[in-house]
Amino acid sequence: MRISAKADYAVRAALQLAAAEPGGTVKAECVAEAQEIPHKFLEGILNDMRRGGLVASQRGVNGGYRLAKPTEDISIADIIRVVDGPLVSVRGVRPPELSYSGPAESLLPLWIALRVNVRQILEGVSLADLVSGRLPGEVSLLTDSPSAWANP
Amino acid sequence: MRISAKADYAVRAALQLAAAEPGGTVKAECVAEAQEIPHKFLEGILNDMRRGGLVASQRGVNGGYRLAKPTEDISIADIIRVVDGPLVSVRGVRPPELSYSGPAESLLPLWIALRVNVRQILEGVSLADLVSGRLPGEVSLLTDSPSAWANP
DNA sequence: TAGTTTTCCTACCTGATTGGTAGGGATAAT
DNA sequence: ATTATCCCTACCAATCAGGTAGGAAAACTA
Repeated sequence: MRISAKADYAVRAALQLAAAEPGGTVKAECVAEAQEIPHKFLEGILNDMRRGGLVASQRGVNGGYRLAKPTEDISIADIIRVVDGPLVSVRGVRPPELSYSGPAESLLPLWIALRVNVRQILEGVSLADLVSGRLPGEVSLLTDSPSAWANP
Repeated sequence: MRISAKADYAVRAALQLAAAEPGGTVKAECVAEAQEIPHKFLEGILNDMRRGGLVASQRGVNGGYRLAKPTEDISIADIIRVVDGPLVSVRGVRPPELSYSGPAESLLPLWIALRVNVRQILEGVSLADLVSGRLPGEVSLLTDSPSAWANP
């Protein structure tokens, strides 16, 4: 269960746009510098996000990127799906397409439950939540225990 | 967020062992056949699980594999960690080792929350739960809604 | 002791994915 | 016309995923 560099970069770039003045545009180069992301690599990611309808772009001298929707209307799940495809997969296929037999039969509901859980977090948190630093209650509850921060 | 073939196979193999007569051993070949897993590939996985202390093996004529612990004491998280390493990582590193700056600062708590959530599911379900077909209440609750089974 | 059956170990392989880089074309403003 | 920016295509090296092959080591059986 790994979050790819692409997804991580995409979210950080989106946050950088979200934090900028509303209405204004930000150059890819600036985002790259602010978040220490390789510039050309980031360009590709921003392009994916544009095709996915998350950001809008402007070419030319005072060009750059801006979010295509209000920050509250873009969830982290939206971003990850746009750059990396389905949130959760097993052997590359999405849980509902799986089929198990014998003692493994109830493995399917387990993967489904896992996916629901991941969705709840990633769909439930918006760019607005992150830039404000206030995660939704049920999410920030999860980070309370010290064990949440410990490696096993 | 993908579950690898290795992890999927490992859990299914463990379930097959869990479903066998307690005390008896099962040959890799039988597990492979029952779950349609490539035999030699499975051998490697069972070996990982042996080194990880999850299964025990016996060579020779009536040899095979059996679980090294009671089925209630082996969680799905245990299995995945043994074959694939850390449950959740971002760009290959575990969340607590990350550091973000500027508007991305509260991204870290988000990944932490995500990891806690994944842990709750995968550490909270044992082989015993799966072979009995009864998932813990809080897990099976998640699979109730029809939307849980729908692709986005 | 010889033979059989199983696990165990090492090495290898192919294709896809990840995380980039390079160079230049299209477009918008000055 | 120039400049600044996005946009597009192609390429690349390293790693990983998923799997195969062959045989050595151990345990039992006759």
